[in-house]
Amino acid sequence: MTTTRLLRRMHARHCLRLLQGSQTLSRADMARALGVTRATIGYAVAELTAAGLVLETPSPTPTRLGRPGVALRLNPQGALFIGVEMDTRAISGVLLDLNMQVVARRVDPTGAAFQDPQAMLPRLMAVAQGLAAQTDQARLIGLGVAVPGLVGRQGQVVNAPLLGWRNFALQAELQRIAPAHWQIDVCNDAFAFASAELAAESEPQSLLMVLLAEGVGSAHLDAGRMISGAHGFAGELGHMVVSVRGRAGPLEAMAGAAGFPDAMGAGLSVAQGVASLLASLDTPKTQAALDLWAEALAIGLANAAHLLDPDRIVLGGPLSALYPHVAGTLKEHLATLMLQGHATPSLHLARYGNEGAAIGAAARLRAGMFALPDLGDKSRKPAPPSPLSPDRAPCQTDISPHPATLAKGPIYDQQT
Amino acid sequence: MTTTRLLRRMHARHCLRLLQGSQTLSRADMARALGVTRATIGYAVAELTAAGLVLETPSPTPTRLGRPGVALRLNPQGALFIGVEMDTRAISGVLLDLNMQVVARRVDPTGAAFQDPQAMLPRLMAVAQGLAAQTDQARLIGLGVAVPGLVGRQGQVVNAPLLGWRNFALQAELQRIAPAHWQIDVCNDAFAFASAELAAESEPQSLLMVLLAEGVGSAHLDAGRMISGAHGFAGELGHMVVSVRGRAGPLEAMAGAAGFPDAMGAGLSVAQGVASLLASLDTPKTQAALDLWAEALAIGLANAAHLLDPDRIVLGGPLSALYPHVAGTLKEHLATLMLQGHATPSLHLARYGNEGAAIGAAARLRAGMFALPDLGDKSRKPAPPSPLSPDRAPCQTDISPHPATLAKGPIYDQQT
DNA sequence: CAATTTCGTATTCTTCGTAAACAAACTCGA
DNA sequence: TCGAGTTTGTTTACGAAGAATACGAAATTG
Repeated sequence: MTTTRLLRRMHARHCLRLLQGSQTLSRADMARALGVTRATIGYAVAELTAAGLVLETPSPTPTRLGRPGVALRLNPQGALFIGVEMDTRAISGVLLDLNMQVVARRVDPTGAAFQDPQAMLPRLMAVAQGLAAQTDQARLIGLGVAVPGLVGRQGQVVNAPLLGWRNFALQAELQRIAPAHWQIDVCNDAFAFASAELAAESEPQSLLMVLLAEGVGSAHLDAGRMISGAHGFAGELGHMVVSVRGRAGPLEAMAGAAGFPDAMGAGLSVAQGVASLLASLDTPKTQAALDLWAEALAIGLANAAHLLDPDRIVLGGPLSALYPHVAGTLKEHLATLMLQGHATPSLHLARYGNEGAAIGAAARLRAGMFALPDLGDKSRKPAPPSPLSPDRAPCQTDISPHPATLAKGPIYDQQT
Repeated sequence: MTTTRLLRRMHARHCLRLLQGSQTLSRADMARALGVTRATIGYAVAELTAAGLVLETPSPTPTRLGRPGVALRLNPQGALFIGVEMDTRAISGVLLDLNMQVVARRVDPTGAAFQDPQAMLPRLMAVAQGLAAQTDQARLIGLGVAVPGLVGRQGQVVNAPLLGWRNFALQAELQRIAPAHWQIDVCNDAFAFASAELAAESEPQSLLMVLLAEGVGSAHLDAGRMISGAHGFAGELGHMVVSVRGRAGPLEAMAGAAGFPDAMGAGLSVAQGVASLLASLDTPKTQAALDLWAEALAIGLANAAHLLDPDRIVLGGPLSALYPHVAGTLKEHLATLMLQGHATPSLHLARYGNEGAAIGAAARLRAGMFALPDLGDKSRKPAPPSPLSPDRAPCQTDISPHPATLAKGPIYDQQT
């Protein structure tokens, strides 16, 4: 297989990226942006339209001198992606299109955590198949799954204390039972959340995503690239040891759900606890708890920001609903802690609320459609035939070490 | 300028990378490794030998069946790089070759810190020119400078408290006064140190470099890529707030030179303080100080490791000489703190001792010789003519915010 | 309506990678 | 010792991709 073929592919991908950034462009626009001839773009666009990824729209370009270019845009239905979030209480799936729009949803309320992962597989696939049924199979790229816990580079769940899973090769299992042409990707929920945020921006960002749920997870994008670490375990901000008002411990214990022991009753979901907190906002007790929470969170964020220097910090997860009520305090704490000429990152709420993880899981597959072909990639031996095939799933490789964590229920450890 | 030209260039770079990894390869070896024809490699190698970057060596390949391939290797003298470290007490420069060997050294003992950066420029250039004089000008790629402090993406020194510099556009100044064909790169000293470590490895690593000097700096490589952050300020591990034995504060205050207040007398260099500590290793006082130091450092490292999941942690800087005497304790602490199934990163001393920053500053330029041409790069307009030109300096862009730090001497702030 | 500008495509040319062929250099076995 | 077999590096013919140029189409401007 010739290498020159990759040039075409590269130009096509560049065109897709440009179209993702601006709604509508003419061939000439893209030629100027990429510094190649209009003819070259013509070929690339022809391939993309043939693949159904790009459409010509009648939308007229703003009136200028000369012959108007024909406006091109992404075909939202050109490629579709299923994203599923494995939560403690439900399996929630979305069907995402090329424009990051949710086309369909589907939820299976599992009710409780701690179920054997093997037993959950069919239910996960049922959600995915339900979504897949609503679309053209040929346009369906694959299935992304977000799991709360440590996920290795090959999509194996190394340790998910909230689910009670250990050493479960979820991605491999799914690859086995899913339709062969589906691309499968399993990743950490914070990674997924960050991927959603990244996909929504056209500029490559440097951002820190913090997922405030029962635990505190994080994911970091540097110049638009996910930092995954040697084993894929990067982003365990919750296990950072911090000291707040003399009490030292993991951030999770103070800034996670455990930081509100009174509100988070046994058997209650985090969302319910947050609701009760929001209902009692004017009580001194809640205020005191929120103050402490903000302080702990600020220390954790400042520590991470010194290390990573993000542009923006994005808060997600159920607890992030509390953020608007401590925004002032939190920003103040953060600014105080960030001395040293370090620019203080801005704080935001996650763009996608509850669905962030599911959308992000799908967005990771979507990113593959825009990835430039890696010319040094040795994996091009199978020679992907259609231009509709994404370039490498964003997460791979490596082995899994031994886990050792406290969970509150039965543990399903598949390592024997 | 044609895009197809980039293919040749890419193949050439791939060949260089392969040769960097293994000492000697034949054309056929490289063809197999890259999955292209021997003919293609033949052309690429011809270009590289013409550029003087690759040599045929008489070294016989281990006897095998068939005609033996001619062994190719990098020409160490094919490209040379100057690296300079700006320290509080000296300007130390090295001349580095393609094989990461130091060909020449040159030091200007400035004696004391806090000198006007404008006054230091000629002395820096004198060191560089002295090294440049010892080599073929045409083979000299450029000058890299490592500075202890915050350095922006355009090589501007935003805040270097140890030098008393603020907002000094060092890279721009050097570009103005240095020979036009020199590539100039200014970066943080920890970044430089990490670059040296990276260049010495053939595999892309995920490592955390920690520079233990007066302050505590760090740099992180994820899959072989430097994490620089939004403004280039990533890696301020020293400003992470940690709590050790009930005392909370920035890591720097406990794990930096300030962690040994008794040994680090006024006017003494950190190296001298370390020497006195090493001389009094058997005193209980020193032991207690070392214990506390190890504990503080372990907490900082564990926090960073949870966030970044590095394979290896590499310790450098003068204080790292103390590491062998606390290695056991430190590793133990670290293993204890790294629960959660997170693989505990291994600990190492930096490969290059005192010269690490200078070597690394040069290594950053060297990395440009092996960088794959960015096919999406718009900066290819000037159309680099010779295959000897490196691809993009590793550090660029962005603006500088306001600094605010305590320094012990005069401040030279160029922002007015 | 003519001149001008810009767009998209068609044509021709150059460059590059591949496949196939070939000579060179070496090992192995008779 | 010598020929068969193998591997290497280069050469030649061919196909594929981008660039340069040209050309017709479609709009604005005067």
